[in-house]
Amino acid sequence: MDKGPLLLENFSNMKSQRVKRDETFVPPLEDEVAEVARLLDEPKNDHVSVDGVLCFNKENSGKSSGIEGFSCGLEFGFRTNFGGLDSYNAQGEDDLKLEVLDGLLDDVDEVDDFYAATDISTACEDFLLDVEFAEKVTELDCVPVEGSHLGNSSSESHSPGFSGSNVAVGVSDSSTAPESECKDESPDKMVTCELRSSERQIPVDEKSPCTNDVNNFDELDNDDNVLLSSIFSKCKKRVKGSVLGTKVKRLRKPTQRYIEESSDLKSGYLLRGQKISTATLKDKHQKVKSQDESFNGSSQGPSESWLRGGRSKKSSPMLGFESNDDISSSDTDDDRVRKRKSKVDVDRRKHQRMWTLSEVMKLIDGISQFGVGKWTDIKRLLFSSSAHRTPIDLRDKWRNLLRASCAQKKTKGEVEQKHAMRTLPKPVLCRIRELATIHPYPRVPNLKIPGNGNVVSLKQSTKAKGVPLISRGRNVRRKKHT
DNA sequence: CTTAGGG
DNA sequence: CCCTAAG
Repeated sequence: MDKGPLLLENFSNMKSQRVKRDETFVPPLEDEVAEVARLLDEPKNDHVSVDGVLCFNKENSGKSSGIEGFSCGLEFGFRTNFGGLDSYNAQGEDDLKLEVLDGLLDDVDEVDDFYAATDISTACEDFLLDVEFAEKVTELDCVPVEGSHLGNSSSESHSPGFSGSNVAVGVSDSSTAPESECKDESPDKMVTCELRSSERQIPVDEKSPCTNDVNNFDELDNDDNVLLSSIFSKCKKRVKGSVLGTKVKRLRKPTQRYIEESSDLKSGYLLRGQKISTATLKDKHQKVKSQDESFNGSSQGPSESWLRGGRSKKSSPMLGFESNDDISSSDTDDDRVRKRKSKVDVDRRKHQRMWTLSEVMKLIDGISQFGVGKWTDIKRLLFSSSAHRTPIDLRDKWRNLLRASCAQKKTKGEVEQKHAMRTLPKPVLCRIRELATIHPYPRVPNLKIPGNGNVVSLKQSTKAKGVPLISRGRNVRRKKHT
């Protein structure tokens, strides 16, 4: 019996969440609220629908309490809606479902539109499933004694509108769920809500009343507008489907996202602790790396990551660039996961994270410390905190840096180089060049010195340049013992 | 396993 | 970034 309130809470959360998300798309909400309020105050507007609803309730269920329940549901719907509009976490229940929490967290963490969108859809899915379940419960509650339940809970609840009754709540909420999916406008929303509440009130017998109601309503509603009817038909379909689903005893599917996130979170938290100990005790970075990555994957959210067995990366061509000059700082920046440019480069650069300046600095520092080629060492010491960035990545990045610096020096293909150099401040670039001269990366693109046409001599010159630097303290171990 | 090199 | 070959 306590399922009702729980569901209610979940629903309300869901709902507020949804509303909040919608907010991002449709900023002005106050008007909507006012609209809703007006609608509630003045029966004129929704007169038709309400009448129809009431009539149906009386006719089919023959219970006077139906009206009460209906009004309750209506009020509840409004309140929830308002609450959601006001502030989406104002209600702040403790016993949120994990997925709800996840959703919220995701919402906070990732302000990305795309992600939000996908999340919304998934949330809708979840919600629908929830609705199905709720409906089942509602039925059970409805069958025995409708009135008593309604009166009871509504009276005992501290805030009448909010905590409502089991039945009314389930009904109203379930009705509000698909409605917002169909449409966003409040008045229509409310109307639909009412209608569907009535629907759900009736169903002692499942299918026939539903369709009946719908059809009848359509007739009644014909003066309103086409849109509403279409919406309603959609909802009708949905209701039918869900009811059928309930009949088939379709339990609440875990939902892929749910599974992924929960598992990711679990593993993430477990692994975080593990990782620390492992990292300190053991230097075998391979394991640590994978764990780290999986952990980051959790914060990242759904989609890829652990799909790839060994190396799981994030996709995030990040536009913003960090101007952090601190070299030794362990990069907290790259822990941030960004998703953008949803579909276009997902195909190829599925997992890609822009190199931040601090990362580049660290890389350069590491190279100057350990020398070129000691990618694993650099990774271990300077990039141990960053899950991604395998030694290979470091090497690649260095290669790119070299190329960039070379390009810049050549002053050729100016647009490109500008684009490449845009992220590299002068000092960094100087350093890159310095390092580049110290230890020419294998198969250096020979662009080093523009005036020099001879590749070999170029290399020699760079080497020659490097020697004095070594004496200055630069580490060129690789060359020595290679 | 690590690195180099190419895609 | 990813994959592969070579030490």
